[in-house]
Amino acid sequence: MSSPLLSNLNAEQLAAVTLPHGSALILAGAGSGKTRVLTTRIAWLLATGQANPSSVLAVTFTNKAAREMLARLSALTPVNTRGMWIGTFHGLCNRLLRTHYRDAGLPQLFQIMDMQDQLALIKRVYKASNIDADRFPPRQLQALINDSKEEGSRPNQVEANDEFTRRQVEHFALYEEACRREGVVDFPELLLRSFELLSGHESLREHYRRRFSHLLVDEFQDTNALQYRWLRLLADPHTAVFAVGDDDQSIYAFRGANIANMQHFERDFATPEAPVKLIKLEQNYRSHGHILDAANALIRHNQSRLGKDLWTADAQGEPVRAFVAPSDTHEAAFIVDVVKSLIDEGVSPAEMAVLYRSNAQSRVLEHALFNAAIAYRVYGGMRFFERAEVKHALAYLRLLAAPDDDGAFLRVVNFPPRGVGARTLEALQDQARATGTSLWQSACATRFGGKAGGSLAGFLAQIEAMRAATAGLPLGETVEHVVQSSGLAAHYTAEKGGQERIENLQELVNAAESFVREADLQVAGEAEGETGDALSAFLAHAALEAGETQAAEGRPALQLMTVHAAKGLEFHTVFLSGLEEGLFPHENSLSEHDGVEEERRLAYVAITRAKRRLYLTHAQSRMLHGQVRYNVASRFLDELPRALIQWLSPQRADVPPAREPASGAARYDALRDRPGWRIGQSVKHAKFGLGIIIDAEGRGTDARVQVNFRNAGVKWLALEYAKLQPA
DNA sequence: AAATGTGGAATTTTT
DNA sequence: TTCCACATTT
Repeated sequence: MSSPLLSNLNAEQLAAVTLPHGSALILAGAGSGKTRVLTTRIAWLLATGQANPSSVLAVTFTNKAAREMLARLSALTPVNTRGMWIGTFHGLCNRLLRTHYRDAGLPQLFQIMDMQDQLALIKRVYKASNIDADRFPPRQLQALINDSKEEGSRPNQVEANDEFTRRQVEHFALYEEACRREGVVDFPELLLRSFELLSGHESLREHYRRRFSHLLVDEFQDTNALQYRWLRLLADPHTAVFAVGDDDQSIYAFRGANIANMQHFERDFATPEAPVKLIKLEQNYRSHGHILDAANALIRHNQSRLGKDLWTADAQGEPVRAFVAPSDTHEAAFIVDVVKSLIDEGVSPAEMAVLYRSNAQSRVLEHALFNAAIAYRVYGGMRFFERAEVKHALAYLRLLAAPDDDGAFLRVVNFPPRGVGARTLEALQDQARATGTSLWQSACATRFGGKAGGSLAGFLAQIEAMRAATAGLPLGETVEHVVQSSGLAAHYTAEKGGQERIENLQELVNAAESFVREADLQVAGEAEGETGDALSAFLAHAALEAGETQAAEGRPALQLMTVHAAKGLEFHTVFLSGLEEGLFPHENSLSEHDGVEEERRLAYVAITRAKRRLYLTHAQSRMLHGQVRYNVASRFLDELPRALIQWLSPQRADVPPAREPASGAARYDALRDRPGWRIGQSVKHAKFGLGIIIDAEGRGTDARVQVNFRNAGVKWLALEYAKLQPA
């Protein structure tokens, strides 16, 4: 078939797109046209009449990926994408639960809690049950709850082999009861509840199994145990499951992603008639050859992988550059210099990214960039819908939609301050606990005396007035009205520095308006219509899509982000900074199961972001937690073929540390009469291997040095006896 | 109810 | 060091 749909696909892509009915695992390397294959596959299924829009379900992890898929699909096919189930796991589950809320055992207007809301609820549960938060850290329970649910377990299914865990599981059960009472669900609950909905209702399950003849899964390597079971439940032997993923880019094990799902896929989704097809996409359309060579060489050091080598028909390109800096500030200065000269060469700063392993590393870089007057943008941090003022406004809206939401009630009952104090709330909470009702219902049912009681009554009246005033209003006007009548606008106007918050509240009104306007284009599960209630849909949207971290800069800006945040992106030039043992691979990963392999995949992701130029940098000393740390070069640098790397500095630069450690005088003193030895120096030991001197004491023949060995840890050695070699 | 102080922790993060 | 949560103060 020579339809324009299929033109310009390479042989493997074409094979994947046109696979006959049956399940398939597409091993799609970085930059191999994964999204193109996924969207073209859907378009091809529709064009050839093998599927109609309503029989396709495509699932992604992020809203961004879902939007991109929708956009590209609309460009490929004239079919209206509105009827299609394309969205995130959470978005699709939300859609399912809104449609079948009765069978799912949920109130019609159940609210979705984000992680903040969830933590707040846990703390409230603790307070109500007199649980000591010092002995049982709320965050720990939160982790247990989410991990358990993502494994598919309810409290009665969690294995508890010690007293502490048994108590935690009791707390988990209390939390579940609170969720039920308040009509709220957390993120993993969306998945677990819809899993239970389908597994517990055969007719529903059969309905959806018959309906979705094609399941397509993006970033399959990121699926967790429950998502995998969810897919298996939705698939019957006639369902074609098209899973696209890359085991080498699995970097989310810490949040439950399970690469083993890729290994099990062939076994679990094969049918007697059709074994699972496996197709590898290895041709890369992003990077020049040297960059791919480096990526391939690095990832080959991993044991557990399905195996794959990227190649390009494009040029070998520039060599990969590496640089050793004496300190983190020198490293930043180097990056600034290169960025400047590349800008002079005409590369847009927006096409360059500085990547790092952990957010803390951005500070030094930002400082250097700021002083050099280079525009930059840092990814990460507070998202739009997570801002306090936005959450306050949303809490008022939630009370309009679902007054039993105690979390929303408590957030705004006295914000802006209206004289409802702690005493009143204590009494109200006791009352609610005693009667087993929500705070809202309790407050309505009770007459509280005195001034405080009057304030509370005022609040109730205010909410009722809002509800009456906004009934029938378009969503945007509802939000506008709530922002004004809640007193939030006035409160922030009066507050010094509240201007930004006012702007964010205005932005919330805009967001509501565009949400309604673009309802047609909304990702499945968020659109109005199925729930029949725009406000409720908007609240779900706010919870499921936290929004951008930061408004885009006006002028093109250098991109700063963690390697995790860079996944899926590409840049003309990439600086991968902080390539040091302890940082990257991170020291914590050394003790984790398969931790270093995951770190290596992370480095692989970083390298494969670069299209044309790649700089790998390492600082010999770095300020961390208020202390100077000396680190040896990352093992990942050594795992790259030397011939591929162009060193821009003497590889083992014998440069004195740029910054004296605070209490360093004595330590330098210790080595004063031992020329050739100094703190921060790279050394080699016959047995312990490579390391770096981080401390010293004693004089002359008594001199001892403390060495941080790459593989053997930190040791004190006598200079006189340990046969240390400068390295 | 805001302002100030203290102690502890400090990979990675989407929904 | 720096940030945060939480407690105490004013």
